[in-house]
Amino acid sequence: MPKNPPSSQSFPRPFTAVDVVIFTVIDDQLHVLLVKRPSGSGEPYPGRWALPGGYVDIERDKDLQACALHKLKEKTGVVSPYLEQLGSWGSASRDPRGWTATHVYFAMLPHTAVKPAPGSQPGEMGWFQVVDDGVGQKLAFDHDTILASAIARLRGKAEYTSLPAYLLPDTFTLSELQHVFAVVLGRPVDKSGFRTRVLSAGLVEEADGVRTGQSRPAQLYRLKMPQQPTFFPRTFNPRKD
Amino acid sequence: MPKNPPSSQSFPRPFTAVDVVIFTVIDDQLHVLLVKRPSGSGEPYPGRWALPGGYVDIERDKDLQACALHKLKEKTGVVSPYLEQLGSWGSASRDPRGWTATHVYFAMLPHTAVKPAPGSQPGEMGWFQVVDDGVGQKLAFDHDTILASAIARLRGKAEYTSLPAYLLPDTFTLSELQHVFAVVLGRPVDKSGFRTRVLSAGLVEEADGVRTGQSRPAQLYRLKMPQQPTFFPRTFNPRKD
DNA sequence: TCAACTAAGTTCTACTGTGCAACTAAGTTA
DNA sequence: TAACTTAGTTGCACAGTAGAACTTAGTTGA
Repeated sequence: MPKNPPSSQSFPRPFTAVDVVIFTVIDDQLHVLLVKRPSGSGEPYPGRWALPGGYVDIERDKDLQACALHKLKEKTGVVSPYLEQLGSWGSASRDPRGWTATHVYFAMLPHTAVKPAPGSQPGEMGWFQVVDDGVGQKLAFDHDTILASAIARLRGKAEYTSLPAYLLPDTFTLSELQHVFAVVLGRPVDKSGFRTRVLSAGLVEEADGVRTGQSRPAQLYRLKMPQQPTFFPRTFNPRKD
Repeated sequence: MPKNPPSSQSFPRPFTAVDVVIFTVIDDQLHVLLVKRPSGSGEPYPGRWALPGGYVDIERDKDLQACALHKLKEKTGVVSPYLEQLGSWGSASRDPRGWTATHVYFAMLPHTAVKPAPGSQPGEMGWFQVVDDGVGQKLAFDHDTILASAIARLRGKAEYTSLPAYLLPDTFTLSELQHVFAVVLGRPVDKSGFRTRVLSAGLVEEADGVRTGQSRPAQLYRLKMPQQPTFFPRTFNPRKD
């Protein structure tokens, strides 16, 4: 640790940034929000897609989470999403402008909650389908690595927590919940086992009303404790491959 | 995100630090390594105990993990421990010297691997027993919160991963492995269930030799994949409370 | 009007990994 | 050599899930 001459701390400091990996489900597929890098001179990775984020503003942002929430609201209009820390990436080489550390957050939204950002150009921002461990193209900075890490975290936690539930609106049917797990996991989920798993864990409670459609109406439910995900006592464990 | 005038980036930057929560087991109890804050003028929290860490040195540290490893080696002499990111804490108020973000790592060591740091005064550094969610005293900065988070992570992951295994030396008996789980979890662990859990997960392989003592010799084992913890298909689920 | 269709929700059986208790095995100690 | 101690095994119970088949409750179309 560099010794600090009293009251100075004048040694060089890295840049501090915050990025947000924002997941949603569109047309039964997992998607992630990306923004296009500006193409001004001196800008790194001009025109490339990147995770939404930017430098911490020490005047505006009182802490890292506030900074992440600000960026999320700026891009999606969403004010109270599910948000957790993913990790941080910092090195001398990841940004040509200098030693930079970014604090990465991880958000999950129902697509219905997203309002297109006012004053932003179409084409500057977009939802990209998640395929395997990325979006099928190289991103700016080390954002491929970060995105892959976020996808792995989401899929991993879907095996033993209720995390994918945050991709749904406030009320939903158990079939919809089952379906969003299947979308995240990339494989079918058994109906009967899933229902007892969810109900006996106390994850949800009945909401008023039913979802009507082409067949038997389905009971609506809501999360009993929306603040934090529920842990199941076992992972999924399908017999066949 | 503050607009960067091309080639300048002259806006104020937060401080960037790295701290390390280092766990070990001493005398059948979980311990954490703390260092005493210096008492020079201008130093925050003089004389208080804190997590080992310090500012990132952009000349010396090529990335965050290298910085964490450097601090770990500096304090313990250990060069290849189990190390994972815990999270990051950053705000305007957590350090009186200014807006600071710290990247916190989480290390686990066998106590036998620790060499007292050369050139450090005794009393400047110490192993503190973990009781409940801390060490029984207030620490510098927000290090109480960080430590509590690290303890929760360790105990939580001990329920469904092999994480506590990193508190043991390279070879160990299954009884020693069971015991270190019991120490971390703070409750007894069943022998038979634990053995089948560990063996059928392929966590360990037989090593040469046995541990002899006052009774029947015990087979030595080593981790089959020391690089990363193993996930078990279920959490522990003892019947009685 | 009602048979066909569809998706919701239930029931039954099997199976896996674990908890628990009792047991056997292999060494040391008095 | 009997008593003691800890390693390691065995047998049974049990909870939570997987899978398939079933019932229920609505819509749709001839």
